[in-house]
Amino acid sequence: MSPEQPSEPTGKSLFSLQRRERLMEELRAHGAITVRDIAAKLGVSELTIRRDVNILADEGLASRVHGGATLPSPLDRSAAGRAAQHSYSIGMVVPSLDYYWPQVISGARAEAEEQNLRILVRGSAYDAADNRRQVQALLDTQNIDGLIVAPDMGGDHGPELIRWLNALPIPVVLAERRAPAEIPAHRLEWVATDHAFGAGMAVRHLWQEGHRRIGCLTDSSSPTSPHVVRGWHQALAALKIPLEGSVHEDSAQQGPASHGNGGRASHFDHVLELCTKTGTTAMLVHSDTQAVAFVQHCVDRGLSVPGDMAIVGYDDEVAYLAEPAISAVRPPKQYVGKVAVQLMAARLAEGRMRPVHRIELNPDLILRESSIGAPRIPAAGVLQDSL
Amino acid sequence: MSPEQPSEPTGKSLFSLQRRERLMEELRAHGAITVRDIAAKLGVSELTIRRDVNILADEGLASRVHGGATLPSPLDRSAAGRAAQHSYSIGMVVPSLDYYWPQVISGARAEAEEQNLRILVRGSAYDAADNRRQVQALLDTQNIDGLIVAPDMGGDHGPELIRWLNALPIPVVLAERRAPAEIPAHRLEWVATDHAFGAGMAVRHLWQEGHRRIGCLTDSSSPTSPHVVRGWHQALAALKIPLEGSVHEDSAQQGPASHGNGGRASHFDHVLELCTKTGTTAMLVHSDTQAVAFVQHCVDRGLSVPGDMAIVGYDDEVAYLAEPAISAVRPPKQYVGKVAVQLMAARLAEGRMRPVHRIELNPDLILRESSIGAPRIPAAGVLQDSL
DNA sequence: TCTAAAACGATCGTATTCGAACATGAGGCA
DNA sequence: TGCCTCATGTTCGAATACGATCGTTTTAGA
Repeated sequence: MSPEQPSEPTGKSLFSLQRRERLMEELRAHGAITVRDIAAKLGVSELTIRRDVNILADEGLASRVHGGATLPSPLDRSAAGRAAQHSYSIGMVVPSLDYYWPQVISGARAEAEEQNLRILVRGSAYDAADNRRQVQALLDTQNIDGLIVAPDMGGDHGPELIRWLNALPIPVVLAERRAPAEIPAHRLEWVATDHAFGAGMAVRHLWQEGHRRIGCLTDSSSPTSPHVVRGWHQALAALKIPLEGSVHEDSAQQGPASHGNGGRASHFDHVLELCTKTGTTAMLVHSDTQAVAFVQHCVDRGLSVPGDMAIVGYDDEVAYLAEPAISAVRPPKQYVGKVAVQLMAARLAEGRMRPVHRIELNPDLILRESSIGAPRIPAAGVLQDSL
Repeated sequence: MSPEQPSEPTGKSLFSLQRRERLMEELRAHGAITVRDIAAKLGVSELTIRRDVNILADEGLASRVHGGATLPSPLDRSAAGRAAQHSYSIGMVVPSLDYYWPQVISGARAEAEEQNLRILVRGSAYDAADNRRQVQALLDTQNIDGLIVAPDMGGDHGPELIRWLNALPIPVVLAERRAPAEIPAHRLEWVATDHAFGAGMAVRHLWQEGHRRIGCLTDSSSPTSPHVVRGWHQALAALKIPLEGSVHEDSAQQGPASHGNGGRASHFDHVLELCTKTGTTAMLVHSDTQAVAFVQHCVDRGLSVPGDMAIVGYDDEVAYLAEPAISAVRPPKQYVGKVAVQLMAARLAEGRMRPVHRIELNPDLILRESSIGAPRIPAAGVLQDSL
């Protein structure tokens, strides 16, 4: 990648530290150097280079060989006991400090401790401009070696923000976000929960419980929502449930502020009406907070859960608090943080030779009362492979 | 990923340490080496290789045999009292032992050594039934704690095989394969190269070089091919190149056996004709073997490469051998094996609580002569973010 | 079992590289 | 200014890497 610097023997002499830095550069670029070439290229004596090589070898940064040096090799038996890795600082910018993200941060911190890294967390708004401000602040004031961030991808500034992150001089790992394929963000790595898979798992579970009409209630103001809907669609298709006639409602379109709780109640009534009309007996509800409210609403309206309406919540923050307790898809939040830090640590250790990793983690389905034990159709091995 | 070309007898001489590393690489890839072959490949005397083999054998990294060396075998009684028994054994079933997969195996073996695991490799045919036979053989005769496999996903038996793998009592990691979303293989993990991304990278590069009509020549008999085509489609869409009028030919449909080389030549002529008709000045050619043949064909027909026809190969096994040398997308084969073993090791260590990981690795684009320096349109910063 | 071919390794020779000892020169500090 | 320290260069004997030769050992095939 680095366009070969035309050798500069005439240039002013480098300090020894710069020279060694230069050696490491050549090493990383070519895997090996010869004393003779480097001495000629830098315009110093071979002995000097040899001394440098010795120093680098002592620090474990290179392996000495007759005639030059190579990148440290496991075959180098003079390998000094490792450790003494100098520690890095990682910045982390997340869109919320009290919902969802605390567990991600906790997982990241645990792994960071293991890897002997320092993590600096900053909260941000769900907004590209503020994301950028917060990242910039970290870059300016702290000495960050890497960045873990969950940026806002929507709006006009989303793509621009992605490009900007991709062009940062330090490695960047997205958490719970993916760069869209049409933006060639070839340096960005990410770790994200496969929400579509989670939604599909929920739908298949409901199918196994005997439900043949499975609706979906989402909140499009959340970045997770589109993936849940996609998974719901895919699962319906795989189970051959026609999309038309399947209830799909979005509570964010109801104008959250304007109606207050009254608005929500009337929306829920609207949803229940649609369910009755279409024969829908089970719902996947995004954000378990909303699922709790929906279960409450069903009970208030005299519907039995899961008898008349089976419910699975997407996300598992408060689902267990409802009465009855709600089955829920639980994203592996701790692991999202943990794997993000692992990615970053590996990237910092291995440098550019390491290929870009993009990781999806599958969520778990936690079964509770709201979805089991009230089958419409005996589910006797109809779909043995579904779950 | 070794920066050296797979084999380049003409290359500058390696240091002894690098040579030994090469030996280990070949050993891990093929299980055994002969002194003669390696000496020829590296351009040193056989005696030197023997000395290297002795050193490796002394360190317990290889077993000496008459004529060459093998991976350390328990039958080798010269083994100095090895400590640290292998904690787990991992079976690995790959569809080829001489194309593409040796490097994957090499990466896997290297990581396994690090993690103190044992790997048992079996070759298989590109065929679901044989995949299953080989896996079954491993399960029956060896004591396998985990399985890394690259199954054939096509045909009638593909889905069935996936379900069967998903239901195995040991953890399974797919290499270079993904289970389709409609099969709920909720336990399968995988690591695969994002070939679509690689193809997109190639197309963007050609666009940056000034080409405005970019065709695609694939071989649908390879499991990689659909992903390459998908990436080509996506990139065309992102660059607003209309799909109709873009050359897309498949060499597998030509009946490989029936025509022989004559058939291939006439197919290439057909492709070139289409290119002329559509104004296509650049081609992405899947399998670099085919790319080499195609370049040769272009030169034979009096076309200058890259002057009249720019070419990027997909895959980088032999691309550097062509004249002119071919730019190629290089999948991170070593890392595919390495990461597969990492996944397996983590799974075996952490058990079921660990969420299912699904990892994509991005390939590299290696620029050589066949695609650079002959722009049709000055590419003055038209697309600053494209690559 | 025997035999020819191949592989092996001990020994030596040569080209190259290494590093200890000493020399030089550029700053830093009293 | 003089002295000290550190980085670097020069010289030269020692060490190393590698190849050639050739007698010995192993292997494969009849």
